[in-house]
Amino acid sequence: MTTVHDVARRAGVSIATVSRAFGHPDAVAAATRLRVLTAADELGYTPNTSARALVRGRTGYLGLLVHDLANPFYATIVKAAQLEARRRGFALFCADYGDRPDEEPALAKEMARHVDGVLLYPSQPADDALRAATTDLGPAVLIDGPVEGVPHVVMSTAEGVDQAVAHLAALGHRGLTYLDAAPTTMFTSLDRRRNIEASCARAGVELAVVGPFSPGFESGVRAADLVIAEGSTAVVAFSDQMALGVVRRLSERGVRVGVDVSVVGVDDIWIAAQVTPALTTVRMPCADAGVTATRLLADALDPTNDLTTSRVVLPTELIVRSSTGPVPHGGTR
Amino acid sequence: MTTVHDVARRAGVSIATVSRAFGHPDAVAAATRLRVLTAADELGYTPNTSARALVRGRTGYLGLLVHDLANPFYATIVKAAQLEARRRGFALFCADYGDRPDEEPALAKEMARHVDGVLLYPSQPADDALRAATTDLGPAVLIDGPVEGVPHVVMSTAEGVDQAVAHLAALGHRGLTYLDAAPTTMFTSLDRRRNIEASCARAGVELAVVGPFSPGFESGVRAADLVIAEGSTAVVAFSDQMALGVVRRLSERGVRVGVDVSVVGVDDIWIAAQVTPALTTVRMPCADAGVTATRLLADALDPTNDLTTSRVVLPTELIVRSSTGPVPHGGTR
DNA sequence: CGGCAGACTGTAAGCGCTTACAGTAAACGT
DNA sequence: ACGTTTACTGTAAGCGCTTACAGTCTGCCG
Repeated sequence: MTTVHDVARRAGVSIATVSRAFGHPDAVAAATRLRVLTAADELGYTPNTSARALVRGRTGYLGLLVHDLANPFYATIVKAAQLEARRRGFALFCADYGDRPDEEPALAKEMARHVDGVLLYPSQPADDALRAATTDLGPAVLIDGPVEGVPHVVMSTAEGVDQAVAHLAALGHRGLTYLDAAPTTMFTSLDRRRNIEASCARAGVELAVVGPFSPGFESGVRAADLVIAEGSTAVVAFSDQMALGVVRRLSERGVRVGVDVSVVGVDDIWIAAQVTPALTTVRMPCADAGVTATRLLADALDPTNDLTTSRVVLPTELIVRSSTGPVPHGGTR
Repeated sequence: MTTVHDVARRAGVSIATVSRAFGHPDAVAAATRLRVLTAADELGYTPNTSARALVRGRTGYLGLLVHDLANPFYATIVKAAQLEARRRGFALFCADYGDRPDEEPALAKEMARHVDGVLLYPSQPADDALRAATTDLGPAVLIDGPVEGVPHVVMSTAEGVDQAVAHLAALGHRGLTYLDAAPTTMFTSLDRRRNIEASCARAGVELAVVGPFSPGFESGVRAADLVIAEGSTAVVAFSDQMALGVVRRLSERGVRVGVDVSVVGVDDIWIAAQVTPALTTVRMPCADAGVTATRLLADALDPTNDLTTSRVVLPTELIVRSSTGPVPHGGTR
């Protein structure tokens, strides 16, 4: 391993100059800088990150902790965050707590030891416990965890859900069935349910809630039969995966999706646009959330600007495709 | 920030003892250890990772560089690698080079600066350039990059593809059309094509190759019409996404998938099992690859065991579902 | 009872880097 | 000509930690 000393010797300067040539290039004369950089290049020198971090008190690392790295929803956040972090001169640690949400605080704390700041997609609703947990985490930004006093970015399903309900109402649907997810696995389901209740009330649409389900495809398959039994003309599912399950089962049972029954999902996952009929869904700005959260964190870490704790709400949007259509004649709900 | 000094003072010991209480717990008397640990706990002390890394010469970090973090194929690798890394006491950096494969070497090198070892899913075929690039990366393990002299784990499509061809042959298909991907975007396509050629030759199945395509859904849609025009009875696609596109278009044009035409994909992505008809596909052991690669790297980093450069080949497997069936009467190919 | 092994603990020297401070030399103004 | 600014470079003091080495103390053997 080559060090500043090696480079200094070869370039005929002191180690301070070598350090400066890398850290504050215009604090050293152009000729000297060139000499140092050449020497460094020839020696294959690169500053030791640990040493630099030690003296600077900043690692240049960010951490990102989500529920499930393999889930496209989170993966999209991760990808975006990673890119934005790099753009801002940070490297990004990634981890997920998977099916062990109870380990989330410990994992977050462990992660916080290594980094300048943490991006956290919390497993639990935005309650006091979360607020408490984030305080001894150092700089942190929450995604979809609207905790007062902690900077956060939330993807607001309110708009999208409202648009969905309005869309269905405009198509003549007088009622809809909402397929709920269990708040234990998906804490955002609480908000979403409240959103849909409000939207339905506003639009004068009768709401039936079934569930809670786990947010997967199989749940949708199962729910479809309940929907048929209820005689619903419209379904809004917690996730696209559920919606896809509904579509699949409905089709199997001879119900024409988009004609006899309208189905709306949430997330706009890749396949939603590809199936037949293409799924009407609420698009979640995952990439935007990843970028924004990273930006917030980087800004909070930048000593030059001391802003108050910030809060960004990213709106969602309904993407209308073929799985929704006018209410059929004689439909009751 | 609390340091060893703070803890030492509070526990009434020297900083060396504090350090030992954390680093080599049984090198200090039980009573002392307890005193130190209690003091540390009360002070909320946790060893500074940069300082530790500096003196130890090891960061305890691993890096993982893939093509696209948001792609479920890579995301699965990432998730598995991340878990395994944690299990072995490492934290994992994640990054992708996305649509800029030319930046891969630079990114890898940058990443290597921060970590003890790098896991790399290369963008380019396993050629001399890659071998050269990996040499000045420090410890590295390649995934799907079978470079001699560098430890690597490859997911061998050979078995799966061979099983697929044998499966189709057993169903009476005398020929098949292979939907190829462009090697520029997917370097594994070279191998896969060679595999399928060999398998077809072995099984006495006539092979027609069309393409190259980009490996997405739309390509499959486009390819489907070519397949119909050729009068093929069987199709093997480079990826599930392509296969799904084929299925979609075939169905649209009234061709019954699994009856008139059999379709096989590769990857076994989540949706493959859910569509109708469920897709017969070659399952890729992504999670296993992630775990194995991490294990290889961790082992290579462990000074206690000095093994030679290792190579692990993970077999693939055909998952038969409903998109493949007996050749229809009167089929020519 | 002296001496020595064994079990702990403390002292101090760095790991490679950054940066405050001091020093030197050239350039400038008067 | 001289002080003073300006531009650069060097010296040295750590950042917080680990660890070789040296010390201290106890227990035990001869």
